[in-house]
Amino acid sequence: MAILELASRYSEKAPVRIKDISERHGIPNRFLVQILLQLKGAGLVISIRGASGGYRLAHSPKEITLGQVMSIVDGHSSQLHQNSENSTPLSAILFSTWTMMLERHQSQLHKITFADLLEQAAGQSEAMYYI
Amino acid sequence: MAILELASRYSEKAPVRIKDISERHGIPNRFLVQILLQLKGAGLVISIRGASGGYRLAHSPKEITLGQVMSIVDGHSSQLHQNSENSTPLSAILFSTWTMMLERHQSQLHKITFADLLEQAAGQSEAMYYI
DNA sequence: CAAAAGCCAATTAAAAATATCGGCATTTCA
DNA sequence: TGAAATGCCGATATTTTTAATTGGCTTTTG
Repeated sequence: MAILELASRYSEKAPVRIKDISERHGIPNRFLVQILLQLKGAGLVISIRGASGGYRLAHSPKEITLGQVMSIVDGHSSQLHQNSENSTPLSAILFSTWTMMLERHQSQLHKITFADLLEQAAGQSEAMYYI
Repeated sequence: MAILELASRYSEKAPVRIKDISERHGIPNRFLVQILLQLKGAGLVISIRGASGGYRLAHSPKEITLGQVMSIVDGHSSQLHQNSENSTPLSAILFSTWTMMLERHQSQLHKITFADLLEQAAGQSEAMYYI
């Protein structure tokens, strides 16, 4: 949500404050901080400190994908570890199949940019006028 | 794993005991019971009670997919619930996109039967001979 | 220099996944 | 016919993961 919000305000000159995002989407401020720090660590966003500081996307929404964000925020835990004991021939097959499916899913997520999502959002609100 | 094990022994006349599966794959017996009961409830396996009882697949491995099993075992928790409060236009887009991706992934899982997995396992062990 | 931001590390709480327990029910077979 | 080998059931406990909170620091602006 944070990245999507930042993407939607990519053209604004002033950085977006955490408080702003957290209030708008009902996300605890202190929780959002941690997530933004991760995203910043991965180079997806940049921060401006001090009063009138805030966050900003490091690249255009066209260059940031859902897959990127997910792998940053999910990242660590999603590398399921094959336990070398307890591994039977059958479990090995299951494991490799599962891994392949995950990779496919992730590659799909890498095809969706935040520009795509914004475009979709624009389409949605446009559709509203016809009702 | 339980279904895969049952699938691999589909042609055996005698039912497979829980204890057998749990020992072979290092799965706690009492835990496996609960899973098999769910699978039985969904009609995927049948059970034979009493001494020399056990479990058996209710259908051919060709007719059981990974998707089916996952939706039974995962089922309840995977229906992520859109919180009607805290939902902004942007979060609605994210939600619908995420749901779509999940559905795609699940439909992929529905294309993989346990017969496919067994075939793959056969291919694997065959490949071993060449080493 | 005070107010408004963001930064950081540690801890806590809540939720979900995994596992355990006690005791009952059914079937086989010696 | 009764003891052993199973599966059945509901409740509880433990572990892991995810989400949230806390305390206190640093940077920048006006």
